[in-house]
Parts: sequence; C-alpha cells; structure tokens
Amino acid sequence: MNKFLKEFKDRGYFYQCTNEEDLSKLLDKEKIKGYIGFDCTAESLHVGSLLQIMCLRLMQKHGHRPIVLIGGGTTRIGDPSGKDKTRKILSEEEIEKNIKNIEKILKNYLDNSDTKTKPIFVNNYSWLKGLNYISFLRDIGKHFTINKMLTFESVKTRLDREQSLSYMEFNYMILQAYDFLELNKKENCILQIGGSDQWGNIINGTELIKRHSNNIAYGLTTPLITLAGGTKMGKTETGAIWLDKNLLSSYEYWQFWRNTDDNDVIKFLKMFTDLTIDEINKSKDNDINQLKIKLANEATTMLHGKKESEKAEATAKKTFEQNLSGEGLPTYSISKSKLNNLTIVELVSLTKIQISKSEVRRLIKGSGIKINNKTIDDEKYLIKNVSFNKDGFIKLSIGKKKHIKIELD
RNA sequence: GGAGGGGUACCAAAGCGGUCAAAUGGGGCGGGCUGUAAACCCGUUGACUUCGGUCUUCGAAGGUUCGAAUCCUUCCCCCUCCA
Repeated sequence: MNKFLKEFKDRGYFYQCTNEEDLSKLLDKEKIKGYIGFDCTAESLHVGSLLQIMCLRLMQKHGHRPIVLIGGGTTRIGDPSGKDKTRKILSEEEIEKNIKNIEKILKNYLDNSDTKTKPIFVNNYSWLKGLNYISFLRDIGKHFTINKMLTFESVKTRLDREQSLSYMEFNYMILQAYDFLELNKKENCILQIGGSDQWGNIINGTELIKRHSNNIAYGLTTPLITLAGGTKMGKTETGAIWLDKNLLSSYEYWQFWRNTDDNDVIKFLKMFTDLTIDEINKSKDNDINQLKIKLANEATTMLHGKKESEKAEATAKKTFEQNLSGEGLPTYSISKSKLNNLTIVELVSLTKIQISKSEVRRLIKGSGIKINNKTIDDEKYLIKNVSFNKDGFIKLSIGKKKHIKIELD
C-alpha cells in the first residue's frame, strides 16, 4: 500500500475511500493535490476540525500539496445535512471576518516553507459568486437528476418531516460538487478528504468530474471521533475547545488533552501528534499519566508553541501536584473598592460567565468552592476577609479542576 | 384524502383539576474513592432572594375555574395505520 495511505490508516484517519486500490497506485506514482473544505459559519475552528487539519499535514509530510477550500460561497447557502432547520444566514461582514480568522488558524498548522507542498488557499466564493445561471444549468445542472438528489439523506429527512427545505439549500450539494470540479480543472486536484458525513457530497463531486470532464477523482473520508464515553469530541464544561489563542488559553487547551480518558490516549497520540507510530507503540506500556502529559505537550506545542506548552505544563504541575497556583491560570482582575462588599457568590458569578447565583449557592452547599484551598461553606462569606498572597492574588477554585486567579487591579 | 396517537425541563419519559418547579432514567454539575482516568457510591440539576418567600416554565394563543401541565376552543407541528 502507498505510504501516505498506510499512515493515514495507521493513524486512524481512514473511514472510506472511493477507490482505494487505484488511489494507492496513483499516489505511488506522483505527488498530487488534495483538498478539504472548511465551513466558515463559526468565528474560528475548534478541535472538531483538528482531524481534518491533521490530514492536511499528513499530505504535506508525504510530499503532496494540500488545498484549503474556505467555503465563503457555500456558507452563504448553508449545508442542509445534519440540520433540521434552515441555518441562520450570516452577514457579509461576519463571513469575511470568520474567513480571515480561520485562515490564520490553518496557516499556523501548515508548513509554508516548501514550495512543492505549500498549502493553496482558495475561497469558493471567488468562482461561485460570478456563476451565470443559464450556463451553470446547462453545464452542470444537466448532470444531476432530481430523482437521485431526493434520495439523499439530508434531503430525505427534511422532506419526510415536511420541514421546509428551500431551493437555495437544495442546491448546496451541487455547489460542493462543483467546487471539486473547479479545483480539478484549475489545480488538477484529484482528491477530496472530509468527515464521514461528507461522503455523499464527495461522491457527487467525483461523479460530476467524471461526467463533465471524464477525469478520475477520489474521495477519502475520516471517521467521526467519539470519546471512550461515547460522546462527541470537543465539548467540555468550559465550552468549545478552540484552536485559537484568542479564544482559549494554552493552559486550558493543555488541560483538555491532559484530561483525556485512559482508553483514548493511544488513539489520540496517533491522531493528533507528530510522534511516529513506532514511537507511540513502544511507549504503550508507559505510565498512563505520563502519556497524557506527553499528549498534552505535543498537541499544545503544535498549536501554541513550545514555550506556551511548557508554561502550561508547569502551571498544571504547580496547581495539581503542589496545590499552589501556577502562573498560567486564568486570571480575573477586580478593583479593591468593588471587592470590599463582595460575597463569595457574587465573586464566582462575576468570574464565570454562564453561571447563575443559584448554581453558585448549590456549589457552596456541595463543598465545591474553595478559596486558597479552603472550602467555603458560607454563601455570605465576604471576600475582603481573604488575605492575598505575596504575589498579590488569591486562588479561587470551582470544583477540583477549575482554578482562577483573582488579582487586584 | 380518511382514522387514530402525540407535543412536558439538556434528552428520553411519567403526570391528566389543588399536595407540581413537575416522578423516574440518561446526561451535566458537585462531593467521596483514585491517578487531574474509568467504574462505583452519595448529593444536586428554572431564576432571583433580606432564606420569609417572589417571579417565569409543561407546542402557541385565548377561555372555564377560587385554582390548570391537567378541562374547553382555535391554531401550529410530529408520528402511526388505511387510501
């Protein structure tokens, strides 16, 4: 088997392929271009997209050139799959802002130094916006039958439930297929990679390329990652795990990986680090907690850099092993005058968005709130009674894992 | 088009005039045990509160009643069977 494909499989990225054998042969013979599309509905990317990013990196590693397609055009339409309601339509400014940010994230992960494997960034808005309706229907539309389109899961569920599916959304799959055709023509791109939920859309693309240009193109999908617990990856009590320095600190990102379930550690090392498969297999019997730290370090270094990762590790060590407060903890500043009449309940609700005072009271009743490692059991406890340490802050703990530094400004 | 069943909190699902901020299970959160894991055990799970209560919630809008998630009317949506 081709080396790229082999590693793709070894790392657990593989789910389905349109024609594995032929693709393998082709990859042995030449360096190709492959693309992954990114939607820009959200302001940034979170770990849910990390597997796709790793796929792009793997292409580079094996000398292939990744194309990053930003769905600036298709985002204006909305993918109906997996949604039972029409998506809200974003404004032009929002979309532009999202695109810029998402590109920034991706550039951070991809290698730009080798001209042969340097990523190509494209925005499908550039070709979708100027489409001529009549010629599009004649060139592209003729290759799609309504009969077939109606059988697609995304369309079917909407129709079955008599939920409206606008003509606009109905066209989404055609546009995505067209993207592939366009990249095939322009860039000679012959591969599309995507999540397993994109299978249908990807097939549409390869078929369109076949019918329209009589070229062969391939599709490759990655599995949906579920945690050992069965839930989807990426959600925690803190919220989304952003791949974005501005939205999530390196410490919190590091913690996310450190808290990986035992049963997922090896799997994640393979998926989300650059360690070789051999290396990972050899270390299988190492202390599981050391492996988790390794995972956290590798993943955090990739995103935030070595320095930040080391800092995060140090912070974690101080916080969890020595019960102190590390430097990298989330910090909340407050003025002295404000703090004077503040009760513990008020303080917690100030520092944590999305927590109600009732919830804080409940936490206090369940001994879930600590200040400087001392459990607070009185909800009227006044903060001014706490003494700040020599570095000028106090440590507020919510549960065992969430620690916040409170400092005076 | 005809006949029936149903919409209840994050999800599933009870309740069918007052004792209902709403049983139970899952999930979440907190505590215990551990290893910042899993499993397990315990607690908790609308908001605000001067801890006396107060306010908002059972598809939507009206109505009956001292009192409605529960009864009536209209509307919207989902499901099953027949055609």
